[in-house]
Amino acid sequence: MSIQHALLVSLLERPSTGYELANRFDRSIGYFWQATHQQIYRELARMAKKGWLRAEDAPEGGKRRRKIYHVLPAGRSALIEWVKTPELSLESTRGLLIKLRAEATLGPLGVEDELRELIEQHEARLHVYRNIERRDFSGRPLTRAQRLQYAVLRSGIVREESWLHWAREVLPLLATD
Amino acid sequence: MSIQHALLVSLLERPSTGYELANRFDRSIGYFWQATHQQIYRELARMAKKGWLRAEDAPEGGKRRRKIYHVLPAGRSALIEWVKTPELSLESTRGLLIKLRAEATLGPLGVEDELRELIEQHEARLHVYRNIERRDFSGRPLTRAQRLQYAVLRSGIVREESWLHWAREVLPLLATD
DNA sequence: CCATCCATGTAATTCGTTACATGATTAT
DNA sequence: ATAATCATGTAACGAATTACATGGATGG
Repeated sequence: MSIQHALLVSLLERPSTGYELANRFDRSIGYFWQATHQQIYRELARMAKKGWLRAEDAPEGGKRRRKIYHVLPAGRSALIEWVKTPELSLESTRGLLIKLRAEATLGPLGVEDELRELIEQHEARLHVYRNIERRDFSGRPLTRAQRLQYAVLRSGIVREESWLHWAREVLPLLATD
Repeated sequence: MSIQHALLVSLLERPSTGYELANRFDRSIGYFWQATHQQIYRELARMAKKGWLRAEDAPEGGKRRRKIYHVLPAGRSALIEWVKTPELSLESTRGLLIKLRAEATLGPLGVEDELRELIEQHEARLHVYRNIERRDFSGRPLTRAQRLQYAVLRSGIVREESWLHWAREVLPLLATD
């Protein structure tokens, strides 16, 4: 569902055609999420149907058909409501980044609390990994096979650690004062 | 398609029932990939149909129906072929981890080259991010909105850096000598 | 004039998720 | 007894991927 919210944020920043969104999918969101043009056209059509967007048919002098999508108040409200609703699964990082982006354009909406709780969950997962590391891969020489298995676990540890590092940097930016 | 390969690796390590695979999905693969039991049963059935797996009907004394899946030579070959075929998209990290796991059980299969090329691609992407950082977010005080936008970019930078750090640690483990 | 880019879409297939359903075994 | 766990599946739906298709505008 949150591809729609990603598109709403992009369109709030700048009304665009589907094609433009497909190419950049916003310079920021594209850093961690790419969507195909079919996905984007589908979701734009759905949001237009729901009354979240207005499609301005703008052949601007020329005859090339292009629709510039603008966010309507209903879309804006839907986005704000979504940002305010915490998602607390470990897989909600993508959504969180979109929420940050939304806070950048819409002002403080309470993402701080969600981030705080996500940090706790990632810490817990890191601890689980660390325990497996201690139990299975420390204190004795490892075979080639074991070193490779360890490398897979390491990828999880490194991912969690760097995410936590990032999240703790971001937290003070969200402080509402 | 590579959920099948993930299952093949798990089953090579230990023949199991679908239920068992669904719960652990291998202690290692589950760190970065979770699959539902429906997905797993579906893929197991498909692979059995293709002749990659043999389903040993083993009610082991009791009457509870359970199928223990074993990898057949055709499945093993298919896995080896997949591991040997480089995927060079930036989104192929999941697959790469499964390939590492496969190398752990099957011996050197040339994943080193694939990793080397992936490192180059991630380095290139990191450079792109670094350039945006320099151009848009350095050398002047930032507004709250800009700091949040920067945080989103930072998440990409941190992710790439930590991945590269991990990958460079893994590379020597794959050296075939 | 021809290639590339801009721009939008339909259709088919596959994949992932959720709900529903069944039944045996084990632990309390 | 009965609740939890083991174990396997079907069905429906929605999402994502890929292929196919069209046509105007722009640049060389």
